[in-house]
Amino acid sequence: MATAAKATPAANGRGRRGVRTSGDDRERAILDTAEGLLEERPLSEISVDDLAKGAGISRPTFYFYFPSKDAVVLTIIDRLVAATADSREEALKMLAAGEPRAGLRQALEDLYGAFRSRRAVSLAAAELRMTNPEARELWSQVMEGWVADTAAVIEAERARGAAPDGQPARDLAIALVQMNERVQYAAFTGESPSLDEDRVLDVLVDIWLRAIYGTAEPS
Amino acid sequence: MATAAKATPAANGRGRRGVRTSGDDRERAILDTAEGLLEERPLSEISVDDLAKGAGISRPTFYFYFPSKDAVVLTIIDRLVAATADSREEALKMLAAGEPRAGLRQALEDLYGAFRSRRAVSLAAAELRMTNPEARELWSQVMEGWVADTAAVIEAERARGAAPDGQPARDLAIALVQMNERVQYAAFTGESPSLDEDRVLDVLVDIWLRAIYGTAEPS
DNA sequence: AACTGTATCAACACCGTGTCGAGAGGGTCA
DNA sequence: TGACCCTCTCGACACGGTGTTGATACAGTT
Repeated sequence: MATAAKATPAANGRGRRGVRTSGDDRERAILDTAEGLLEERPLSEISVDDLAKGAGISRPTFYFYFPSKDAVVLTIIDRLVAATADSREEALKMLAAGEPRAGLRQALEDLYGAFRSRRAVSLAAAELRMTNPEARELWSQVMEGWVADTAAVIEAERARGAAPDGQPARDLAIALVQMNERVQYAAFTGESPSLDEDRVLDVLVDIWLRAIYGTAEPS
Repeated sequence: MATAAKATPAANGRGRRGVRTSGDDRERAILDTAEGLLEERPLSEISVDDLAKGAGISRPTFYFYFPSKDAVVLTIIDRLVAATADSREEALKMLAAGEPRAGLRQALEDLYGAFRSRRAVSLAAAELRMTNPEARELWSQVMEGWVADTAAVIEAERARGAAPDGQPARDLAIALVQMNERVQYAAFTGESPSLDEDRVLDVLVDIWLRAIYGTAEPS
């Protein structure tokens, strides 16, 4: 479920440059501090100084490890994204074989769960996307992944005659995936109106089934 | 289409306090400057000084007219919201009588058009929502309005036997309205993946119809 | 012992926000 | 006329955040 995020130890270009010495703990401390603080307040209310203090270093020293606050959060998001990529592939494979309703529910549940379990980070990603092009790009890739997979499933179901024709598969996929993003985001923040966290999946699954198969009880 | 936004001249609490003197032009100049700048860059890259300069005043003088940059944008959003509220009521009334597909399309089109025609302001609203509770609250009210109206329509269609039962009408309405918000936002920014601006309505209408009636061609 | 790279931080320059206090100019009323 | 008040204006300031610079300490080499 979370077996990625160790292929390239820390040479992802976001953190410090090469070499592998003690001060790795600092890097981790900064990352951990950031995740911790995000649990209690939005990214915009967290300063570089907060992160430095939390990691037990001074503000200038923070800049030795990361070029900015955004870079820290991007690193954290990277990991979440890597973890969800696993879920996605696995889940949609399961869908492809028989049982549309159960398969789809499982697929959406895995994704929902992945983000819900790191809710603070998910919300930070949404916040950062507003002001940071790199975050926008990263999120784009995530969305593109789901859309492509979803469109492929829709086309497969149409090809085997299980789903009727209609709007282009990719267009449908875009709207459905974006719906999920927004509905889940709203449920996480608890804004109003929003769906109860334990109603989210029921509602989304029904809409997906109807949008793809034309009925909530496909064969 | 845009006949509201003149009921309470300027006593909306956001701008300057009471009285009606010459310096109204300044207030308008600030508002106009803000709208203009929002056409070319995001809210986060516009400073109070930019607004002041644009309106031909100094930064401290700006604060005579508005308590903050956010307040300016909130005033602008207020007006957009008032304008769309008109559209919404009118459009959904039309839907209630016969012709689901045509009615729904008209309703969604009016809303889509209202925001598309003020795209810069719509995007600024989304941005401000991330950091400003007042903006969040205002947007909540907008969403709540659509959700309530949509849920009412769904219930009416179910009552007259035109739509099958399924998920609670309000839950369905929430998901659909939030889908629209997200899909439209993506189309406005042109992020990827996103729907082509002239494909948005086709796709959304189909999903709404299938979600509500279980078919893309209701009676 | 001199050298090199890692790690640290005080002090600084810079920018954006919001406030304070000192006016300038117009209207009004004694 | 002049005293008064209200609207409107802005220079100068205090503050808080960001990112950089330069000095320094410390740990291995060699």
